[in-house]
Amino acid sequence: MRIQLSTTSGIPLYLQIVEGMLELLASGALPAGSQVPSSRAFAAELRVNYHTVNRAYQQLERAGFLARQRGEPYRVPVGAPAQAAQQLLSQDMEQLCARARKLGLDEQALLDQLRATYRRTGAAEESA
Amino acid sequence: MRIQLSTTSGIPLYLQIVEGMLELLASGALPAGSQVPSSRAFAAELRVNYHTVNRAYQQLERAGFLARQRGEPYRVPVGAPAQAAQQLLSQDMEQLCARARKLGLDEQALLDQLRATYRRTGAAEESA
DNA sequence: AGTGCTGTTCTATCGTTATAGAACAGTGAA
DNA sequence: TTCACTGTTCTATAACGATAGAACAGCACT
Repeated sequence: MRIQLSTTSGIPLYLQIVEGMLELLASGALPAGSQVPSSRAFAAELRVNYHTVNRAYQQLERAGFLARQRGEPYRVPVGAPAQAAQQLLSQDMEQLCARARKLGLDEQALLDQLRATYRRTGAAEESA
Repeated sequence: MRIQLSTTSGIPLYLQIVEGMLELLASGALPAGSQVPSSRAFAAELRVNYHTVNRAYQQLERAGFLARQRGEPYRVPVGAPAQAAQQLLSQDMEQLCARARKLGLDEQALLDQLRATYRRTGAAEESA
């Protein structure tokens, strides 16, 4: 249940937690029906205030990635993991395609460069 | 000289301006040696305070994407456009590769899906 | 009933972001 | 010199992000 938080990026912590939770959902670490860590427990793990985690959870609930009943902990609704994976992937892909177009890269150049990046970063991961 | 700013994304305006300036540099709108808009002029165009633009410019100067001499306006140093393009592209590509790995996509699946996204978003742009 | 967990609400404080206006210093051209 | 431009510095205010602690309501278990 690790989420990487940066206090120097300028991005609000609660947004980073939202993003990290989507990654956990998408990666299968939090399957449908499972219970997510409580605000207080997760806050202790992440070394942040539990109000900050709560804010992230409430935003995730509004977006349909978490659900709860009164007095009960947050749970993962059916379909949320797949939806999270879809959202994260298409988000990054559309961002990259828009960037490539602005810089004048055609489809082939984009694919070639992404392949190179995929292999390079993969090699870096193995050595780490 | 258009930069898209969002006041609802939670991302600080001055960081959005930094990002937008990098895009302008990378796209060729601001070639090496050219003069960037003054803090006050650009602020008026973007409908933000000139202190906000100034902050973005100072961060870009620290990163080497802008340079100035006392009493003179900011200019684009040699190499900055290419460096900006490289930084933006590799930033997005590494982000996407990391995401794909976390979600268990292999190289072929990643490339296929990116090709589809590129064509889909391209078609959407033409119709817009 | 009592205990311990859950999320929720409230007040409070501190730092950052964004706004605003005024004033200053350096450059360049009329 | 004078003027208009540049970036810079200063003070000030309002909103937001993050922290903190206390208290409340609902659920489950002993």
